[in-house]
Amino acid sequence: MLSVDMYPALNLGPQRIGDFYRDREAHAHIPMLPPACDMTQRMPGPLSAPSEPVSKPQKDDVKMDLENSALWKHFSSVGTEMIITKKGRRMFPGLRLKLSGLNPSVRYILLLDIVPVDNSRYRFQGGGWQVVGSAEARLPDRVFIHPDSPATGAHWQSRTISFHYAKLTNNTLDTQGHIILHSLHRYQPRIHVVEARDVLKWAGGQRTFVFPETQFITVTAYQNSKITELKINSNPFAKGFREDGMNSKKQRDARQKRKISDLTETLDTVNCDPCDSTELVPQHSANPTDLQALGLALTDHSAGFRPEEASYKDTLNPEHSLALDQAFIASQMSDIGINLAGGIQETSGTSVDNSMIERSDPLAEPAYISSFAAAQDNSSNFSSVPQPSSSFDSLPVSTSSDTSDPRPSIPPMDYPTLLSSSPTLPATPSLQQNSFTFPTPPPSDSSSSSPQAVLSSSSSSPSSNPYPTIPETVGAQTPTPFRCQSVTQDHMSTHSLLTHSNQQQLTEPNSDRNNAQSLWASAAFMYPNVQTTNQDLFTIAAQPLPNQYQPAAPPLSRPLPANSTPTSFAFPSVSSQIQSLSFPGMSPSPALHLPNISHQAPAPSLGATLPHPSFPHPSSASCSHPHFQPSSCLAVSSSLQQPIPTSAASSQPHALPTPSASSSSTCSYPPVEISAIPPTYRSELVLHHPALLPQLDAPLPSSNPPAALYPAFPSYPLRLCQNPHSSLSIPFRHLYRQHQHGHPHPHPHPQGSYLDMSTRAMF
DNA sequence: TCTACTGACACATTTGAATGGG
DNA sequence: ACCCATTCAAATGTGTCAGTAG
Repeated sequence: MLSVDMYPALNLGPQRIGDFYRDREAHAHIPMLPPACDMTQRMPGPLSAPSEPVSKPQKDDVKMDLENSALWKHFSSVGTEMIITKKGRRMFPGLRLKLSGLNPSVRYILLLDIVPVDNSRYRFQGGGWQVVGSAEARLPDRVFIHPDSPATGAHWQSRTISFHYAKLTNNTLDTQGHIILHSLHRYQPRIHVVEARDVLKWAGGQRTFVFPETQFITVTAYQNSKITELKINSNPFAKGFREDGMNSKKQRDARQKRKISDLTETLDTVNCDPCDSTELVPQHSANPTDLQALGLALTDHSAGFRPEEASYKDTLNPEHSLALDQAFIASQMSDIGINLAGGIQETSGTSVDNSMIERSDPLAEPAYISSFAAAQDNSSNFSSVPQPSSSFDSLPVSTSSDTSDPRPSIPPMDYPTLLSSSPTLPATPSLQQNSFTFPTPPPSDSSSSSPQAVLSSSSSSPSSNPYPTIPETVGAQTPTPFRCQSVTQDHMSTHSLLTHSNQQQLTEPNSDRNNAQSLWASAAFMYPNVQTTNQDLFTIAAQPLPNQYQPAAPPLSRPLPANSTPTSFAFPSVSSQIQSLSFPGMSPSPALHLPNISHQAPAPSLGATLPHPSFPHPSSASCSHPHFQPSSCLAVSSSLQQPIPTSAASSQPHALPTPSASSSSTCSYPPVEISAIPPTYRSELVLHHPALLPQLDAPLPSSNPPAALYPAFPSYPLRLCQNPHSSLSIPFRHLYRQHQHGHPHPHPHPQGSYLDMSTRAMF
């Protein structure tokens, strides 16, 4: 609610960040380009982009680290897959972040959105992912707002930030605010840090952080068995499926056998056939354990049938279990070319299980220490392809012994080293190889009374805390008084902000791309024809009071494209105070009309705005091993996120590697195509929380932004919907901004029904 | 027939209420 | 009466698998 207006700013449009990869130091992403490494010097085109106050990047030192970068890279080395279900599925690994450089006294909002990496649909074939066609029409973008938002910089910096509550769904009609994605598509999560001074006012810039290693392909069922194994061994919720779990393959087989045996016995009893039951009945009927053993024997040919072993297996002590896990994990790691030996040895004598499994947290991924340096082959599942020359030739380039998959189109893990290959990225020390360790959980974590908090973990004591920081982020609802106020004020500010932002956006000529070389934007690459303009979207200060709405600003110089893509934003939680708020007299389903929120321009000519496909691919060498790919974070000031000039793009290797280039990398995914994201991007902005509805809706002054402000561009009514799941432990406020195709005002009342989401017939 | 998706299933974890002891 | 620890059950998060639809 804080500022719906800011949302548009987030709608940067698809960015070709998939192949971006910027090395960084082990513990420090370099979200924001160091002042010393002024990208502008490397960015083609005008360097004066940030000259304008509104878009002027803040030269603060906001940094965001991906705490569980190592885990992400492990998955990425195999090809991260994310299950999406109709009801919504959490991401694993989750995004665990550390923020620094924020103004402790200023409030910030953290947002998560997930954008397509390319315009392709994938299929898992021959042990790798291949492009099998073009992507489906992009679904409405939804943004997940961290439950703590807004919170002060001190708050964000004092703990690990987790977005584990975010869920992914393939239900295009999802009404729970989950992030809607297409199956078998490749996506890239983005984290936005939006300054919300005075709760309602956008007083600063927006920072967008992208961690290439967090790319993933959505699936409804795991395709790559290695991913399954990694998940089982990393996610506590899947513990039951581990080797020693009761739901393991062996155990399941045993149960299956047992069932068969029972059935057989029954049949035998009924049939009175002594011949068939004589040997079987005594074993399984007498002792279930024996049955399991039988099952194990049947499934494990190498072991043979040993009832005592079976029972022992069932009662494995922790140490034994750990040993098994270690062996298992080691085998798995070897499969993916990751040498866990170091990590295992570092786990305080416990085992990988401790570091990688036991400490794993559904919310907080295991903070095992991995050394990518030891990685031998990250592309086990993918055929190795000729490694293009790169600045990292000297580095151990994975020549992937696993060439079983000849498909060149299935590149192994590829995190294009932005720095290495991109002239625009400064070659910082971060390029150096590094071991990935996890920041020690903030004191606040340990202070938490929750079990997880008690089990604080750190790189130094990985096994001590399975749930290091979750309590912080999860439990920290941090309901803030402001929210109540925001409820009463936001609608106004929001509207005005939106208006303003839109105007700002609209007023920005395409020529703004020339400013793409801004310091902050250097790392960000707008998707095709993204005319963004995000820079100004957040610059409009909301009026403190609803009634104080003031027309924004500058009239639109040009209309937004009708097919621009609105972005939806989900408000994860609302303080209990707000939830309890009642707004008598408010319409049950008010909607806030947010004209022209969408700022995303269509991508008619991707080639024009996107880096040319043929541009040099980042050094494969650096990409071949996660080890050489420090968890990079692409930080971009929203205000500066602009499309990269064609010329610039073409010269930006890191922006969009060519398929061939990708194939040469270790990316688990096929090369990202430089195709444009379907111009049909649609965003929704729906406010779920009931408490917010009235506020957003009602007060909207009839004198909303003059129609003139939104000339030929259809408006995107903000549809407010009462959260059907207000009982959730963490109330979610979801904002969806729905784009009305060619129908600026499909409803007599600007406030449409939330159910109108179904109107997205275009999908 | 193949591929992708769905829902039921079993297991593990998390969470909060209930209970009992100090 | 209060606090704390333990126990229990429900809710939730997992991957698996059989069935289904296109």
